[in-house]
Amino acid sequence: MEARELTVDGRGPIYLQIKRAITSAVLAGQARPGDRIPSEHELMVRFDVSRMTIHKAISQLAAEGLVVRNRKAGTVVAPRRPERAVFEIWDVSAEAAQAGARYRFEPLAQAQRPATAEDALQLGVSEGQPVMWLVGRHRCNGVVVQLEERLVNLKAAPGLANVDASEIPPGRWLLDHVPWTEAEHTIRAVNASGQHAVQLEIAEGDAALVVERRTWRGQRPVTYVRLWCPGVTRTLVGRFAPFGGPPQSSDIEARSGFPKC
Amino acid sequence: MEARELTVDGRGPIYLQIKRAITSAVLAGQARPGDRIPSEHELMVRFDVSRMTIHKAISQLAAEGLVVRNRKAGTVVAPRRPERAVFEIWDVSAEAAQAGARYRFEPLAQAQRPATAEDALQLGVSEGQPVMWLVGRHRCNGVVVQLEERLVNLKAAPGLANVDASEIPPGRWLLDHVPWTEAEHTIRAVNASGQHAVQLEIAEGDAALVVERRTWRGQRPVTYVRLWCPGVTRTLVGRFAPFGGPPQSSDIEARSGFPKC
DNA sequence: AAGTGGTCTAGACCACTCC
DNA sequence: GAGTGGTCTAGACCACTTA
Repeated sequence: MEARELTVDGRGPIYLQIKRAITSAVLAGQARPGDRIPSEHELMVRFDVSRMTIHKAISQLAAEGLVVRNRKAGTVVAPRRPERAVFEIWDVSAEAAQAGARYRFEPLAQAQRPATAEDALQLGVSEGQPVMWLVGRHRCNGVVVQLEERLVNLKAAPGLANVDASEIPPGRWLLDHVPWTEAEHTIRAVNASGQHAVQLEIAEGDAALVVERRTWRGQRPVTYVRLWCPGVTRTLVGRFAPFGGPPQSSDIEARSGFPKC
Repeated sequence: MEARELTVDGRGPIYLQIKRAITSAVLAGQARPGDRIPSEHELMVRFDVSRMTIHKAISQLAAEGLVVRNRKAGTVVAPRRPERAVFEIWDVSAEAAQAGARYRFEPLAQAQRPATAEDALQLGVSEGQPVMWLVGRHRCNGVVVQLEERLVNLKAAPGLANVDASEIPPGRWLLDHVPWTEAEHTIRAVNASGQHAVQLEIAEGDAALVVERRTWRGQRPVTYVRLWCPGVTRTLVGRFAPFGGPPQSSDIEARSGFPKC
């Protein structure tokens, strides 16, 4: 790509104009992955701005993944990312509120106990540590949209023992009171069986999405939660551009389907 | 938060030290959502650096979502994001290659035709436009890990008509030859039935994840693809921090389970 | 009106890396 | 050694928002 091929539109800050000019040249196919972008000096002369301004534009493009920068070798268009899908699964009560749906959290079971061997494995604490175990259902317009099975490390969230789950869903309380620093998720499709099918109010064997989430605060496990979503009533949608960071909430036009919303 | 409470560690560029100092203060709970961060002027005095350096640190934190900046009101800690799960589903051949698994793409059917009413609806083109329809299977170590049903707008990807699908998977070819500017995805759990169960080599009724992906280049639809993943053999895993942009590939420790990998 | 952040300049020195 | 990007300075002017 030659510096003289780039044109700016005069709208907004000059560094954003330069970012746009380079981005559109790449997306139009004028520069393919591996092609060189003009050096900061060339762009500085081309647009008659200071080097700091050029640097700001190009280093932001590098942070967004459109280009790769190397000393001496210069800046090149980044290799195309593998085609990918990104999904976000949000707090269901927040989604419902945004969709204007009637929402209710229904506590089903709760117990405070020393961690069993299975608890310890799932949550990542030592056996015998105090944990809270909770099961609840999220309903939206009367229909079950999510079943939640949760273990909480009471050492990391001592205040939870005094919270009334029928008033504040435990997920909401944790979010407000215990900042997490790391999370791990897995998602899979399963055939709902036995009690899970009953609690989800679907037929035995019906497909369900299961999301497992573990969160930590520093080294300390905070919570382990298994979220069951009936396959038929819940669809996750994401819409986004290939460059420019994570999907913003504004990019996500319809995050999930709710019954009769 | 007071500027004097912040300390830097002397390692690396000063703007990164300042970013770290503020980030760890927030994650340690010393500043809660809505709390004010010292102004650029205060930080400039505190660390004895120029305002540009402070600005770089804080504006990057704002871009990452840790803080929110407002003129006059100053910079405050951002409201906690809803607890969320982010998943990325990557090109399956790239995943397999990285996992060191034996990978094969198996074309099952292919046709070039004018778009039917259903094609037109799914792909977003007018009825009668030339499209390519493809079905294929991705195998990893002999096991079906993904079934792919794809429609391609030949107006957007004319070269595809001459590609041998048994040599290059069409998804791979598109990625290399047609840059996309926008994508939309949906994910859901279904019970596999009839031909889909047969092609996935699973039992009728078994749960499967279905990912639908539409991509555009500008206003023009490029491809519509439905990816079927057997629920039992594929699990998606993501691990990441609440701040700092999208999950990087390095954050994702095990992106999916492959048989015998 | 005053405080704050947003942008920009015209330099500077340094580190890395290819030739 | 020369080219490149990474960082940093000490100013400046402007735009926006709240008090």
